[in-house]
Amino acid sequence: MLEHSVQTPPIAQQSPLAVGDARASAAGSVAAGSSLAVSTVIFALRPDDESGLKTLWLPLVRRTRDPHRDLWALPGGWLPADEELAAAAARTLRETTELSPRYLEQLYTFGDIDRSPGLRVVSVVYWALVRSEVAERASVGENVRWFAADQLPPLAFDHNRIVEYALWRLRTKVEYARIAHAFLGDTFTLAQLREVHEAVLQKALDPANFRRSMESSGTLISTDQHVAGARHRPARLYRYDGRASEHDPPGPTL
Amino acid sequence: MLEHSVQTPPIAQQSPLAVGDARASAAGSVAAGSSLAVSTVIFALRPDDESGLKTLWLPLVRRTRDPHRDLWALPGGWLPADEELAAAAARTLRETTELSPRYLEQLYTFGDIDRSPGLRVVSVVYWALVRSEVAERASVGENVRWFAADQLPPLAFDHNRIVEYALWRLRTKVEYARIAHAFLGDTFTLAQLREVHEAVLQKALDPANFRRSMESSGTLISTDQHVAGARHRPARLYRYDGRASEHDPPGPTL
DNA sequence: TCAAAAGTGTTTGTCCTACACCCATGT
DNA sequence: ACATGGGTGTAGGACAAACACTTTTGA
Repeated sequence: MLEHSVQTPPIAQQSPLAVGDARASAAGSVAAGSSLAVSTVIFALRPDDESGLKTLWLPLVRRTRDPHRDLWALPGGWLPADEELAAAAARTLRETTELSPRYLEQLYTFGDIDRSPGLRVVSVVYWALVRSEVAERASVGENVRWFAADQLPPLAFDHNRIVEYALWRLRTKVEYARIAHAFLGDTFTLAQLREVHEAVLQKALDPANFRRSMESSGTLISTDQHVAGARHRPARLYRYDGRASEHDPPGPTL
Repeated sequence: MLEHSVQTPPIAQQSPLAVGDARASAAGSVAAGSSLAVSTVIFALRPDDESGLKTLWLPLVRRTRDPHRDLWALPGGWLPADEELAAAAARTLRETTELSPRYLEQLYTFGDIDRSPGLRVVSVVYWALVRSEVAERASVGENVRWFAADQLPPLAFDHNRIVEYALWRLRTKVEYARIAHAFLGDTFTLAQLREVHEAVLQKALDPANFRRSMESSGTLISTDQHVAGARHRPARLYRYDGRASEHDPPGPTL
């Protein structure tokens, strides 16, 4: 960590996570002096404090040094030379939330010259989905806090814009790709899956049509189990079919 | 910032543009030792030598040094600290083809640890569309050559994989976004536009349905001009409506 | 007047939406 | 019994594919 005191801080925060390999001596960069960071937009579903309806939340970390000291920022840090991009994203996610990503995909690379005062920083940004229940009891310290995704305060750097783009990506992708299950446990009812879609898309869905849509997608495996206890007909439990493609094929994406 | 003045000067790329992913002698970077490059997959439409049908072509540059000396690679180079990502992509495109991109979009960032022997290189890759006619008389030197996109030789680094992904992206995006006009001049007939779609998608399209599809997209402006000279009814010329969104909204994308 | 492509009309099938309705359970 | 959500059936509209047909030109 000491080495860092000599240079401009990473795009996000350092504290526990940040740098993995701080051997950055006084060396110069091979390229032309741009620093490479990896940040992650982490989505979870949590009931709103008042309405009780589930909404999107994400964890942010407080910056402890300039620039943008005390502002909230996306979790992230410099890219260690010996770590894959997605691995770095998963690691900062874990270090921030003590969770593992159920879905992780590269979002975009932000590299505007003036996005970070002073030093040119290029950030490869990932977005991730984590399980709701687990996220509720996730660590929340002085420097880590969960925020409602559509009620964010002004963030450090261009992070507001990044979150907005990630939100758009999540919402459009939920409509055609089978990723909603990442918010849920291994088994779930169609009503739970529908609740996820409704929360993400912010609109009500017809249960009957939603069922058919999911059934015809070929990504759900019906189990024999049912959920009893409610004062109505028990709902069947389903499991996600990992073999089915998540629809994006011949490319990266994870 | 002081630390930066001590840095090794940019290596960028030498000669014309040789380097696809370039490399360097010195070591160590500000972050943790990763070098940042920008490469571009440039698509143009050219008639196949034999069939005469239009197909996708792209320009590659020959590497003049190790690793992968003499292999063909995507145009690109190190990212200068004072240049925007998209600007760097447009510049290497211009330096390679003497053309301006009619469409330019970030594709993906490739950063596998072992994608370049020896040095960790992270490449932000863009894809671009350029006009067909112009592309035909584009510069072709000893170290720059155009290849049919689906008949590429083994390329340097992971560039075969990158091109494959860019091809997939182009093909899927042509189906829902209005980008095909980027291959054409300012005005064009529906038959020409359809020819572009057919070349990209590699399948015949019904002229009647294609017409309706385009007309209802709201991105075409009908002119009063017609193309005479052919031995059949003259076709109306259309112009692309720049005001119409290209469908991708709230995010980067250009 | 004929070939060929521009451009229009129409049918057919598919998918999505809306909504009526039955099923199974806890209270 | 009955309220509640699980689950099924079905009619109607939007849209796309397929293809017949008319229009306009050059030769």
